[in-house]
Amino acid sequence: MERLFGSVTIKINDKIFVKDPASSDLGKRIIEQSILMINDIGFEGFTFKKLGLQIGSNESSIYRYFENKHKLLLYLTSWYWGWLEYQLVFATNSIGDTSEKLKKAIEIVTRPTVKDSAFSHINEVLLSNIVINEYSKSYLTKEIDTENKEGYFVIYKRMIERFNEMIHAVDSEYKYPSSLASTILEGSLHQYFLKDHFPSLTDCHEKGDTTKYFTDLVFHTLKAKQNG
Amino acid sequence: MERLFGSVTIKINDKIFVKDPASSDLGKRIIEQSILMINDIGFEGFTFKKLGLQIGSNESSIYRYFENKHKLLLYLTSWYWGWLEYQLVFATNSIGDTSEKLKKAIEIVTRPTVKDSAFSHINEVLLSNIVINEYSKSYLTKEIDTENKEGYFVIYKRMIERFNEMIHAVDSEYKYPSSLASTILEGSLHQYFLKDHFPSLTDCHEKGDTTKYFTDLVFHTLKAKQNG
DNA sequence: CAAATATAATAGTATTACTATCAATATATG
DNA sequence: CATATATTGATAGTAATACTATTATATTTG
Repeated sequence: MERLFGSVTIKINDKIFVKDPASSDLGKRIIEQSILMINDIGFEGFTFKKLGLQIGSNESSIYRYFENKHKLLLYLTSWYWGWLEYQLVFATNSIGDTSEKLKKAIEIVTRPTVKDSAFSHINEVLLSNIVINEYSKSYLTKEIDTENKEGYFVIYKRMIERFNEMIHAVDSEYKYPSSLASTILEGSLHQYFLKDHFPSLTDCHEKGDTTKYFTDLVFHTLKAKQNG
Repeated sequence: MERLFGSVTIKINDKIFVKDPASSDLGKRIIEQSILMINDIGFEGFTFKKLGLQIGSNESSIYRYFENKHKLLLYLTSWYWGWLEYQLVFATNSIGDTSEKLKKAIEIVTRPTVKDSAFSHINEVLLSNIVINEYSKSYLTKEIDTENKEGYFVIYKRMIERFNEMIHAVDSEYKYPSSLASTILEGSLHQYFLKDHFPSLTDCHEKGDTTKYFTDLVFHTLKAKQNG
């Protein structure tokens, strides 16, 4: 993907980390290698001790960046949503027609992830796998309400809000724009999970199917006006 | 809900437990109290030691019923889906019209749960809360593929398959019946979660809204034939 | 070069998620 | 009714996890 200027950074709520991992070499290695490790052995099996071993650093050093692995997961998933949001805005900004805009937006968030060379230490393909397999665990906790208040989920919520608005622009009469927006984002992750582990529970097996499925669902549900 | 004969039991894959908890008094207390505890302190905070304390029994005794708390969660959630499946079949069995049948099915799985007096040691309302908050964790693991092969998710998969068939009966041309079925089941849990913790991400705030949202979504998407 | 800062090494703690052993008790059967 | 058998309870022990604390050693910067 072509960018207008070379250095875009994804801004993460600084309550999520103790020290900004983007600010140092060690921090970047923590992010880079934690993505590889969580993708490999899963979030449950992942520990700071193992990560320290892999990056040739010490457990205690990692604790100076993140309070615990839950916060690290929040960081990674926030980064992913921020990155996706950037692509979403970039790709839809110039589209005037409301239906075309929504169509493009659905495509952006439901298509398979490809590597973005702009962020060298982050493998977006593996990260999107982590989001598919682990994102729910970041909010299905007893701490959800306090963490939500702290703003740990703002980027995700803003994404949903953007869809909400695009849906409203297509059909202002539709009664469930937020629910539909949530269904697209969360449902897309779920369809990718099903494809890999419960293939009989999905019809989205080929590249592009998930996009088609949600596009079909949304545009049958909304009453698009001419030149909305 | 009225039943035809007094004792219906929900059959659970016997690989999930070491000893059938339905077969003894202690087993039933394990189920009863684990529902209260998991609902209360969450699956992460829940341990067999705490449960033993609460039911006045011993940690080691609980291990004679379940290998670990993950298996106990599989048991509880399987029971829930089995219970819901029973209601689904019972309520839709006699409906001839395919659209009416699907409509009823959507209603059954998207409406709020109410207590069923037929199973005295199980609080279905709390259990449905557990399913909303913890079900994903039972399959978002590195063991998913082996556990799926062992048949730990058969009831859930059968539910989706039933929806798949009902959708097909309404519109045999529709290309994504399994995906849509998955979206209804998984999406419904998600809408209930959002209502409690991210209210701005859903429009389903009042009783009946989730049912209306999914009914609207499904019947706009499918082309129902007259007397299908 | 000195002071400040970042990182590494080591040790230690409470809790978790079990396993093993043995005693006590309840239940079944002959 | 006695004995075998199954069930449950109590206690102890282990390896790993999820940290915290302290001190030592680099590295940066003023």
